[in-house]
Amino acid sequence: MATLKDVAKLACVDVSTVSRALNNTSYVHPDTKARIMAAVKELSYAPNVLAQGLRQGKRHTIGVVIPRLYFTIFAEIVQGIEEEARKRGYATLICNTEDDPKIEKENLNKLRNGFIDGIIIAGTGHNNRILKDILANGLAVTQIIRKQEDTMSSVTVDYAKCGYDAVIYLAKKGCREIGLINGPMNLAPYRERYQGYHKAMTKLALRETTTSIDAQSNSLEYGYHCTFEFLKQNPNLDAIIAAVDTQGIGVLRALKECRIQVPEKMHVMSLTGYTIGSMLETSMTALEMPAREIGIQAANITIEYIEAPSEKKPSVRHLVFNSILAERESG
Amino acid sequence: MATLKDVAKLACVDVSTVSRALNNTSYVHPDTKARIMAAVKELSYAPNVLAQGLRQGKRHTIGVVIPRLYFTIFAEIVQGIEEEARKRGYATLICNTEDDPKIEKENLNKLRNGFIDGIIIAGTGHNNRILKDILANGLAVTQIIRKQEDTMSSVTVDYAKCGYDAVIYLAKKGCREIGLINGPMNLAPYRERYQGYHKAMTKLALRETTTSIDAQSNSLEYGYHCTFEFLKQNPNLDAIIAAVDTQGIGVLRALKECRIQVPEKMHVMSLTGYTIGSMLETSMTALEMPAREIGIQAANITIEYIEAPSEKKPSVRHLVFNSILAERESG
DNA sequence: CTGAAAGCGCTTACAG
DNA sequence: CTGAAAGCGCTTACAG
Repeated sequence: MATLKDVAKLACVDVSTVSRALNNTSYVHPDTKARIMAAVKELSYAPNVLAQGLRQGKRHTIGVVIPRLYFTIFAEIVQGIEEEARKRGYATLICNTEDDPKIEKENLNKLRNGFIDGIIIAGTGHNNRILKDILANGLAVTQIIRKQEDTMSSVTVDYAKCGYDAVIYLAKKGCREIGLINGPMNLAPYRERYQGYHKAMTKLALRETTTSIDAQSNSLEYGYHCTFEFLKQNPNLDAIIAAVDTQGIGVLRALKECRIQVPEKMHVMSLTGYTIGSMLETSMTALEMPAREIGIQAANITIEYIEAPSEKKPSVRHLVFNSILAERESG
Repeated sequence: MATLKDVAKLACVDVSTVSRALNNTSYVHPDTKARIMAAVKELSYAPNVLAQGLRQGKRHTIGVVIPRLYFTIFAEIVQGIEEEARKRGYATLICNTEDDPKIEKENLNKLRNGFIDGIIIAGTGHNNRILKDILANGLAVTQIIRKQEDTMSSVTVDYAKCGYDAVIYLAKKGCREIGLINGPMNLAPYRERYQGYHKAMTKLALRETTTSIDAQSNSLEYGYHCTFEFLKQNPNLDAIIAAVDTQGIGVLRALKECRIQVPEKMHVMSLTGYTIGSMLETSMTALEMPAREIGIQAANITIEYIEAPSEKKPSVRHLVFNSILAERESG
């Protein structure tokens, strides 16, 4: 790999001049510049980002810390982050935590030391102290999907509204016994979905049906098992709301095995729609979140913070998106 | 952030001694070491990886270049890579190319300059010259899923066998008119699947049914549209093989809309099973590939290459996994 | 067993 | 308009 020095030698100038020419950081004589560019081309020189980063105290890299990619909305959000980050000259470093606070802590500690300028995280909530410390050290921290702390910027969705709207929608369809398959209540998205559900059910004076199976909740299997649990618990159930599509797919499978017709005997809807919803054998009614857009905005907020001079960093911002109802066959 | 210098000052030794103590690179007096460790702890010092990388010419980072994460088997493969890389002290940098050779080229050129020690790639095939150049420059390059070049290590699946086995399996079930929904033939996985399909169809003296719709092939929609195309083309069709699960889900949807019963009137199977296969309303028979394992092995091969001394780099290796038949309702 | 010095590849005041 | 020098935070021969 050619270095600045090699280019300088070939162009018969000092390395500092090459640096200036390449970064347009001060006027360089056109002839000199041409010579330099020719040398750059001949040696196919490209700057060493490590050296640049070390020198400038910036690495043009964002760390993305999420529970997992496989079969989650995070895969789509990450693509949005990636896309926007690349446009603005940033690389993206992805870490899966499997929602394990220990793995998350490890990742955070590794990232914070010189790897990155900022972090975008959907966290477990167990490492907020570290995150605040990272922020205090001058790095950018943006929360996505899960807002754990008011003191750090976030991009989320109005989950309570999702839960509320879903109940109202189903009630209008004539449903009276509406179950909610949810997830860990210590995570805002689940807690708030329940709050919305609870509010609507109370308003309509309906009886709640919820589960408390303890398991990896964002999964096909969880939706599947909860359905059987529900049917035992409340034989009159006429609607199931799943927090995420993955669960909803499991629900549809379980209902099929029980020969319960959707939507005739049971309405099903998801509060986190993916593209897959429209392609299922029974296409799924869902509140769809603008996942790619969430990623793009998170990248934007993060990069703006990074690039602001340290004396006037932008203040904390909380962006909240709304989901959009996609009415389909299941509900 | 504390630096080596800060630690050295606090412990009253030279920075070089601190470095040696921390890296166990030569004997340091126990007392000195204790003092150093105390200082490290007090300042919560952690090394700056950029400086380490610059100095050592290593960055303990692997670049992963893939078409996309969302709803593809790559999300699971990447988790395998991530997992293994983290275990061995490597970070992972993920780049989506959307199968666009231009984006791929951009990513490759960015990555090669100091960002990474090695690349794991499922490439478009249009930037093989760059890849070979990267390899020639001493970096590790490992191909996954798509083997484009014999001269670079690879981890793949025996796709031809998948295509062949699927046909034999369906023929045994009594199918005679078997269609194949595939993808771009310039990519090995699709080309070889077709070869296997072709071989089996020829052997059984059956008529081939294939599509040539030009579109983003690895998608729900592609499977959906191809199904309608197939039914027009060959009304006697009694089986559809989809190259990937995503397509297969689209197939099931299309068949449902046409009121064609699966598997009674039409067998459906996928050559790239995901976990979702078992949870569909009509669960899908599939050849499932060990995605996580593929990721782990790719990371292994890459890291071994990186860590080998430059005079004896391991020779090119081609790992080929076999898929496993999961028999379900659809076929 | 430990210190002083050089250097990885850059950028950026400081001169002129 | 351009060069010489310092320095980012480390590691590693070279002495002693």
